[in-house]
Amino acid sequence: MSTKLQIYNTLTRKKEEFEPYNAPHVGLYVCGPTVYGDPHLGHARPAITFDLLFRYLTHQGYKVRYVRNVTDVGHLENDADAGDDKIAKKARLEQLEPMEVVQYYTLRYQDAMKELNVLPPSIEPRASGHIIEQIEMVKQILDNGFAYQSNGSIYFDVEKYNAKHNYGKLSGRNIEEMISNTRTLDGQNEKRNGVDFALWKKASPEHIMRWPSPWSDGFPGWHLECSAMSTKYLGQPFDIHGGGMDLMFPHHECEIAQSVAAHGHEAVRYWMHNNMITINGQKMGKSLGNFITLEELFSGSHKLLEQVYSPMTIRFFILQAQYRSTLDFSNEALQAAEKGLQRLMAANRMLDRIKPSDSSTVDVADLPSRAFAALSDDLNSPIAIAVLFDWVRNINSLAEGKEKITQSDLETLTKEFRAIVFDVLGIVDEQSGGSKQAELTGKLIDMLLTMRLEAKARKDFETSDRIRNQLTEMGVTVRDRKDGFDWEIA
RNA sequence: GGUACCGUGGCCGAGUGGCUAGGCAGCGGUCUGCAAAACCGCGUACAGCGGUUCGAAUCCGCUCGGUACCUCCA
Repeated sequence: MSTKLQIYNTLTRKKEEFEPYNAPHVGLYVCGPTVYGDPHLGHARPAITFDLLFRYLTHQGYKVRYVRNVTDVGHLENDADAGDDKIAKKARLEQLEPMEVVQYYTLRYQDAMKELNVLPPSIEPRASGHIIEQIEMVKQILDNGFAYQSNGSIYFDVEKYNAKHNYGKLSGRNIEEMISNTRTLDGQNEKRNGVDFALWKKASPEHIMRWPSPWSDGFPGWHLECSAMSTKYLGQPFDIHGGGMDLMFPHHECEIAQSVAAHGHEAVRYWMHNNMITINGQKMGKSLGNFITLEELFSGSHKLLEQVYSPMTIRFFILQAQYRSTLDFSNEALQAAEKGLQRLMAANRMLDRIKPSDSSTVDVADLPSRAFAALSDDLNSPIAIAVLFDWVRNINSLAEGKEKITQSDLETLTKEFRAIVFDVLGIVDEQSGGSKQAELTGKLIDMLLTMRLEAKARKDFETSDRIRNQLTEMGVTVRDRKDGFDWEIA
């Protein structure tokens, strides 16, 4: 499967063939969470999108270094706050150390990602652990004349930068217009211009998250961490920078400007942006009352949710849309995804029941060739899944003997099907636990159902129904089959 | 207001000039002691109007509707 990967590059607004800068190595940087609250639905989309990319590239034989940061300092709430950052604010509110809050939510995030079967990145650096690197970068930008000091804080001089370079090229913004629009409004704060952004902020006296720097005790501006850490771990330039579309402006725009101002050239070769998630057609937001955390989803505890949705249902649902499309969450859509996933998993188990023949009536090469062709086209996972469902039908026909397959083709099919479903799409069969307990439970259920089968054989339907009914009460769905039985823990 | 993007069958969601995905729901059938499940089969839809073309969901224009970003956001 050596179809070349095509990536939609936000910078050029078109699909481009992906050529690593230093093959077979690939550098991938993705904006991670700001750890000041519980992980929510919005965090799941980029995590899963770029997990798919990571898995796909790895599967294709690339050596990928995947860096996904944790933002644990310096997220300015807004200009009015001038010096308060989100994390410090929350910390005072709850009477906790900032790092305690950060630790708590970082673990919450990582746990949720694990549930979604998102692989841990190669490096998960924290902004707070890279203050020195960020200070160094501020110095470089100052030395190159693209920043100025104001009352202990350092700001990036967007107007000056834009005179030589193009600020706004990523998001398609006309910065001259923005400058003329904002200039009149300003004058009340330290910035020369409203569009300037902070590289270093002086901490106000009550501000508890602070580090010494040549300019003041303070903290780095938000955009700086990604520039500093991507450079540190991936070098310059590096291949792919990903994140949510909402980060395109100003965050990623600022990253580009910082790189050029500090190093004289851009750092990123391909920019990828996943689209947003909507809920019942509306953007998810705290003020709209439709803000759903991942835990609420997994436990079904949010008032908009009719039932529990398992992590794999969420993952599968997200993969059923292409990452650049908006994706609308609704009970109906999630339930459809849940059913579809169950069918896919059932087919996977069915693979083990297929009896080989001496010839094949199906072309097993079709599955990987079409599925990987889809994925190589800017990660078109919905098409890849459609191909899988074509093969679900084939697998069922094979299991019923309507189609035939040789032993060697069957092995290929099983291997390819599972590679795509489990390794690349990152699906997990939630039925097949894995723990000793789950294994034992499975064996016990098998035993009971075997006894039921024996009861049925001697037409002792009272016993057979009793076993089935009691299992049903315990939440085990029993299905009779021609060749025995099948069950599922609901 | 500026800048992008989108509008596909009951729902979700691919498809970017002819070959008309896929899932869920629905309908029909098979299987079955009963039940459930499962499995098989079935759907010519592309906001509206106009244009280009032999031919458009796909290109162009207009109209209507929606979303996102422009402030922290994934």
